[in-house]
Amino acid sequence: MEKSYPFDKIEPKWQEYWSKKKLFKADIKDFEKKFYCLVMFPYPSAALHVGHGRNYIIGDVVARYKKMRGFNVLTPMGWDAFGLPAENAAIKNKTHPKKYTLANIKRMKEQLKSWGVCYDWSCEVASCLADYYKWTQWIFLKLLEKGLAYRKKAFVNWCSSCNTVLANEQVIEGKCERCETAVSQKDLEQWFFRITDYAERLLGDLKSLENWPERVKIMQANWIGRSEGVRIYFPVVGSEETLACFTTRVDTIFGATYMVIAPEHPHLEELLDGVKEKSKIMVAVEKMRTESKIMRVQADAEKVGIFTGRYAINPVTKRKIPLWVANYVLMEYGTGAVMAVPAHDQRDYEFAAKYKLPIETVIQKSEVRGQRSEEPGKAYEDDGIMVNSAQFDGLENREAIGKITDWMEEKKIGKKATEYKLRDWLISRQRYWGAPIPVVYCEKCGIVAVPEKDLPVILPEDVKFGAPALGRSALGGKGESPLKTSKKFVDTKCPKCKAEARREIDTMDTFVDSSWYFLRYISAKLENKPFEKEDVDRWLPVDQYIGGVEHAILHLLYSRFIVKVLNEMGLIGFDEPFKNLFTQGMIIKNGAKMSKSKGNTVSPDELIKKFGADTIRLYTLFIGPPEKDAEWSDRGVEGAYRFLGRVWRMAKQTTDDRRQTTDEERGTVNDEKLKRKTHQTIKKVTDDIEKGFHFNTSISAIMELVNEVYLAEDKKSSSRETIEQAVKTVIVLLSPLVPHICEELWEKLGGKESILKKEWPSYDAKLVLAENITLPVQINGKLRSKMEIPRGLVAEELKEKILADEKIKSHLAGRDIKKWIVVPDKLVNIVLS
RNA sequence: GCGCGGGUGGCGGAAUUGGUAUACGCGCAUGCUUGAGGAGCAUGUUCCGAGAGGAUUGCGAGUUCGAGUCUCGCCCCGCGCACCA
Repeated sequence: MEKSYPFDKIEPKWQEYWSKKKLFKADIKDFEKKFYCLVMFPYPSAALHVGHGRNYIIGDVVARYKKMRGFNVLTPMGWDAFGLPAENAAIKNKTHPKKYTLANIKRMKEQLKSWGVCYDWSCEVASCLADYYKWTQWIFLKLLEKGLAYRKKAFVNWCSSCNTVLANEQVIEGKCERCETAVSQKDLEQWFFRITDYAERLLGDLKSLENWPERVKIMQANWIGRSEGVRIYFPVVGSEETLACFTTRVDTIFGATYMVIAPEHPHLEELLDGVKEKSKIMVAVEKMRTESKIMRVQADAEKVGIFTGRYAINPVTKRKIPLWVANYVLMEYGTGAVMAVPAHDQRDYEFAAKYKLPIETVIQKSEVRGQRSEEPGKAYEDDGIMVNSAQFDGLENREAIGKITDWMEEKKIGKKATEYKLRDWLISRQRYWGAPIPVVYCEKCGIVAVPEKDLPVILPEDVKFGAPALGRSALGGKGESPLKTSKKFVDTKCPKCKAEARREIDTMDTFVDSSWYFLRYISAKLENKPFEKEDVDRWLPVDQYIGGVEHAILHLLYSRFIVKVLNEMGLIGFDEPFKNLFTQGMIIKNGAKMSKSKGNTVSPDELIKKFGADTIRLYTLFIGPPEKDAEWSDRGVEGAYRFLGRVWRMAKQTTDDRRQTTDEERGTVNDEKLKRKTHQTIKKVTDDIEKGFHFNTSISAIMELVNEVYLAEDKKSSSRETIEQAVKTVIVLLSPLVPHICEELWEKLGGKESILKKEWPSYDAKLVLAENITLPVQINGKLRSKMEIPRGLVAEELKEKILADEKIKSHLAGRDIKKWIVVPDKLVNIVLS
């Protein structure tokens, strides 16, 4: 294809210019009009595709736009460089993860540059480098100091393929988020962060995040999953034990006909003491415990249970109710024990039906008193009137909740309680490529934190690592970290007593690395501290955070947590990291998310060679609303290219023809029209960017203006000055979106310095309004005529004019007018009787 | 199952508080230009109809002078959560 403009010459030229002139270097000390523009830092994988580009392009446009609005913009970039994929790739390619990662970083940097995406590289960070992870370890120590990092033995999610434990957040439908292997349960000693202590604040403060997408806030709220209810104590017959269970439906307590506990319940074994069949029961329980999560966690999974031989007492009916163990009860939520109300809970109903347990109705549909309210085969879960519930009979069940709660509290058989779905954050990983947990185990002193002065705990290089996923596990999948193979690393001295000791061999979840990087950017090169408090307090919260929705829960929740912890310790002065969040949609190709494994990626390198970076940028921004997913189309790219060619030719025409408009011509032109369009476009583009990054509609508005300029040129309907003004406006408005071509044209039109230094144009509000409007005239709601009338005509004049219209006259045909509906400057509707 | 988005031409998608539905782009068609191709330019392009005109925003009803937009019922698609007691 013939080039319609020399993008291959101008793009490298301006990329050099921006970097030489350090136009994106921010002055950290100048915070008067600061703007912290942050894109989620990437994982340095093999190569970027155009799907990744959307994120960086949007970030770059925002940074450029804010710069033109006079802000001191900080736009940093870094690398989320630890993690499993690098380790797996390194094993596969027989190289070291560090080498692999650094090579990828180098390559991705070049790609970003070729996109015309600019950053302040002076604050670059990479989480796998010791000068960064030193401070990740420091944050761990701070949490340890505060009791927010702790070690416990627990049933944890285990991925046998990745050979590591996973956080709850990394288990999707019972499968490993990464490799989709079914996750099993393993009883292991692990490190946790006490994020549950912050559940209430993490939930409550969502309200203050006004400029976060609603759906992200909802996702976080659901994840935290707060529910209010009552904790009820059930005595166990023939045992000292009292079993507590949590319910949100105390109103159904009189219908609790049996009780179920989780197979993992810590008191289960003691409860079974004295039960004849104990050993037989324990075999079944053991089976339930090791059952993979995927089998247990699905709503349609077969409910399996076993009777314990024990009975509990329903504290309100005083009746003996059988105690069962069942796979559908989760130890992680509530107390791990549930009062079962088969009449009003579908799960309990299914279980009761299967094992022939009694079902007792205690709530009935209000309007059909005395009738059985449940559908056959279904529990009645809706609201209604209380029955079979002693003194609470006849009450609305909603009302009864409060009354029963108060009554139980008074009688000390229950207590108000709030439960959360959120669980503590498991941060140990049995993998090599991560930040070592800075802890030492000493025979005498127990768990000892590595003193701050000894940080960083350097990740050793003489380690044998392998992934069982690739069939070459160095450790046979026993769940131990590869760091164990480095004797030099493991053997150490206890920092307290100097005796022989061994180091913690697990590394930290990479989400710990990414939960604070936005602080490090501010003080990237600082050696004695993770960040300068004074500076981060001035620059944060981040003014605009941009990234994919896939991080709606994990990364964003963890970052909020870490910031709240640091804030509470007085280390920073703010308690939310990101004031404004924008989540862009994915780029789809052939109906699927672009990914190397699916083989549907589109490489930017070739496209840039063929059409130039500006074309890719323009198309990426024009493809659709940025928050929605969009299908990539190669045809669309050509369209974007064609438009830029049109802009190029339009500007060239202007530079070629710089003569003054003659007086004679002046008499025949109507400058107002193009002037109006120019000002309307400025308003539209500005509003679109400000109110939600609607670049797609901004671009179409600019296209309209370009079409208008061509028309004006053709018909000679505008003066040279007005046309030149319109052309300049197009270039300025387009410059954040397609910076290379705009810089070049700006220079050609006489711009003395970078267009980035040009102020964003303002519009004349009067000119935004059209002088004449096409007024639709309806009769009885049907469009009958369109009339060209001056804007703002008073009602009487307007009616007169309309009645004089031939078309309207014929439609009226002398009939009576009942009513005039005049919407100023919009339309007129004549209602006939 | 629960929650959140959506459903508008052949396609991606526009439409302030209810006020000309289909902007802008892609594709397609015709013409000009060119040795041809490509590129460019011009015109047209929701559907039916030669035309006048009529129909049209997933389906059905309602409110209104007027509904893509509001209300009710239903259908379909995408996403998130999901045995959370």
